[in-house]
Amino acid sequence: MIRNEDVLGMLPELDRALMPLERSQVLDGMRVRAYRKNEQIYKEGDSPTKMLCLISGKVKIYKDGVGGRSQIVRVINAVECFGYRAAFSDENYVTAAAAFEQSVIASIPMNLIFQIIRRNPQLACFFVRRLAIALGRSDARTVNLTQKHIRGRLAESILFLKESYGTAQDGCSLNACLSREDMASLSNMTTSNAIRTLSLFAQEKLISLDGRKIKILDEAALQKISKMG
Amino acid sequence: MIRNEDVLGMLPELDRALMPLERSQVLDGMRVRAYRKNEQIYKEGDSPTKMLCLISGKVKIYKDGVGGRSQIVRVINAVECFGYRAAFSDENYVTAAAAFEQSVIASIPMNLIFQIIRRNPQLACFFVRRLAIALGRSDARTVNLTQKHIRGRLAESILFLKESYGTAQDGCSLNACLSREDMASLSNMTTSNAIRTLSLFAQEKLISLDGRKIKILDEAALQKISKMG
DNA sequence: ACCAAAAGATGTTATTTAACACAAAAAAGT
DNA sequence: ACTTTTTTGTGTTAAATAACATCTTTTGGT
Repeated sequence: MIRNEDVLGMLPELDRALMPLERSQVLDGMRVRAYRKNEQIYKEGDSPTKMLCLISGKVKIYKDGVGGRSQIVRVINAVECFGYRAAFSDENYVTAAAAFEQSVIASIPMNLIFQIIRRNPQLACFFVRRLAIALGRSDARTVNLTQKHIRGRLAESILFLKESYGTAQDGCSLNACLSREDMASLSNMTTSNAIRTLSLFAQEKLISLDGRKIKILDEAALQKISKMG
Repeated sequence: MIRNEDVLGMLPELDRALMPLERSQVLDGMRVRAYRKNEQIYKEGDSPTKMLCLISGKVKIYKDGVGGRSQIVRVINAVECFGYRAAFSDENYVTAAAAFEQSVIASIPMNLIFQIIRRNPQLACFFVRRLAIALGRSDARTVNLTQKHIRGRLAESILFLKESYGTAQDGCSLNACLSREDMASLSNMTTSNAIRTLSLFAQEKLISLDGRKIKILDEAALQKISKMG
């Protein structure tokens, strides 16, 4: 069982920003719960009353678009905060979040965050920085998903997963094991095309496949395919 | 000629956040200059040393993607700050900015902003809010541009321009007069298809065209087309 | 006022990708 | 262990859109 104290220890950037009183308020308001694989954490339209911190596991942030087709806009890796954007812009969630795999998530009331942030510029700067990074990535993603062809988008997604979740000790087996459907919503294509293109990449010895496990065999070639579009 | 003092008056949200000393530092460091139509303000890779405030005119933030194809990721309307994201995430610009039309832009050194923000949570919260809004829009844009078909994307862009820049007194002539090429990079399509689809919309009496001037005739129908994809 | 260059318009073709159909394999429930 | 459901894999067809070619109109420069 994880204690609230431990959670803050895993978030040094956040922890350092807090004054002793604020810290104890945060510890006091914090709740921790586990989510099963594929369980939804919040959905579009929900009111963002809590900020979330992924303690362990993997999470996707996605939007259900035209015809229920789902598009993953961002992925979260432990230990990282998420689910605070909508609260700061005073909207309901415009995205949904779900666990790729069994995950443990801490939550802190946004009320408390608002209260602290009003007097604590360090905490505010923490969010400025996180949001600025996310916005840059989102803009890059917009262009990648719209301008690249299928092969480019899939290559990009594979590299994106490596960057986001890293690899096993061998340095090439992706830690993230997504379903073909999730690979498709990450790459903006149909599931059929994700399956087909993954097979092609495997045939071309760019990757190897073992169920959902993806091993990168020729990263330079993937980079090139991703870059060329 | 505009005085620095006037600029702050046009940015009440920013102005209110500043203490008297900070305010005078900002006024002192502020520079104002005019940009010609289509002039570039910054480009990808530039170092973000200044925050910018659009005093008058219209600005596009865009990325040059695969094969030099340009994609507008966001548009700026007067009076609004921009060009600060990259500085906050400690990167060089990953986008470029250019003036749609003759524009006047004030700049404030980011150094100064960093210095103030360290002690002034109100200013930090100003940026948190702006970034949170921009990130929500960017995520929505990703899905709109990737999942909708040409007609849906163009309808969406027309409504987006209305929302961003408003209309003339008649309530339906868009204030923004973009080239067909800009309409295309806003809607993620080729210039030919932007021209063609605009003509179709005009034939269908959804809009009327007079050179670059777009008049919305049937907003409900555009909403529907945009929503259906 | 003239010329050159850029922007706008339109038709045709080729390519890309989604949609569909179906089969095999794997996973989950009973 | 069996059935049902979900996921994965593959081929085919149809639709959407980019690419290209050509022409006209407009704009900007001198």
